[in-house]
Amino acid sequence: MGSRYKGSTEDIRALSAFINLTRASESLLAAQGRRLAKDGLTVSQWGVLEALYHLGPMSQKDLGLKLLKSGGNITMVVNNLEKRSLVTRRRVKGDRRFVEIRLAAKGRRIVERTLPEHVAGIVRDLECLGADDQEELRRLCRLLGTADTDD
Amino acid sequence: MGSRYKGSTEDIRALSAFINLTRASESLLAAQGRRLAKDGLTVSQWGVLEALYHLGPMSQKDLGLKLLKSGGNITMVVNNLEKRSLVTRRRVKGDRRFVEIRLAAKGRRIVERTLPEHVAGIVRDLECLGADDQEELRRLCRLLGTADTDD
DNA sequence: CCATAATATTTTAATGTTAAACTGTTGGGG
DNA sequence: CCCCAACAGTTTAACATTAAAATATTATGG
Repeated sequence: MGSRYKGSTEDIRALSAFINLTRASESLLAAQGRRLAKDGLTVSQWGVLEALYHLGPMSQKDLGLKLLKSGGNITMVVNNLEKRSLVTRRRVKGDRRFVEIRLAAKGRRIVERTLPEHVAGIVRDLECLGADDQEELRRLCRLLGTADTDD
Repeated sequence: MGSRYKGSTEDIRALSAFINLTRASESLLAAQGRRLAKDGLTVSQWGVLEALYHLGPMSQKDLGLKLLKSGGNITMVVNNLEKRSLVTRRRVKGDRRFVEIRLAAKGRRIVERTLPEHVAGIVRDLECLGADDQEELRRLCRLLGTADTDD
């Protein structure tokens, strides 16, 4: 909603919060994307690699739940990672409907090499807020998220 | 960044704020997308229609600046709106490099018919925060946005 | 045991998104 | 006046994203 909407005070308040929230999110994601691009990765690819690194091998279904993405999307992102030998696919023995995705050695090396700098980038981007404001921002955003709000 | 990252307190604080911010934004945008889909529109298409409605005709360049999107992207979104006769394209007389995009009658009718319900949807989504928290959220997000933070 | 519902993944069609290359158009300096 | 920087827009290639249809596998009720 643009800045010129004529509505009640309540409308303006909610729309302003909405606009600034989405802009801030896009701004931070764009910055992360620029940093990841230097390592030849997209934000989505990084999300998959990082989930596998911290949580271990899992099915595409679980990746979709973790990253809040559709099944078809996970198939596509994993395809691109698999082409570059960053992850491996394997049909699960017990239940052949599932595919287990696992970090390949090359993928693990990339995560371990680049994780510190990507964390540092996010810390830097949020530095313009003090510690208290960061925690306040987290509190407010958690109230908005319907999905499991992670940590 | 996932929930299991082991880092300093500062790292955890920034990563938690980042994750919850992007999740909240995705959640709100997804909700708006579902409402818009009932009118056969996407979030991007709505952004263009709404900008033209509130600010009047403008070039694709200006649309891109307003919506923070690339030129190629604006070309695509405007193409899809033009196909459905919701906007019109016209080369500017004085400087033929520019294309002026204008709301067509059909596009204007859609905006006027659906704007109230889409505003109401956002107000409803943000209702779980009180007025003070909405303004606090806006304040914090404005500190993060590098771009012009609109209203 | 078997038909069928449920589940996980893949595919398809449509849209969005960017960067980079390309096409016109304009304006300015030599 | 003309060449060329700069600029607006389009195109292309690659990736992302979803819903919906299609495939393959498993679980379940009769």
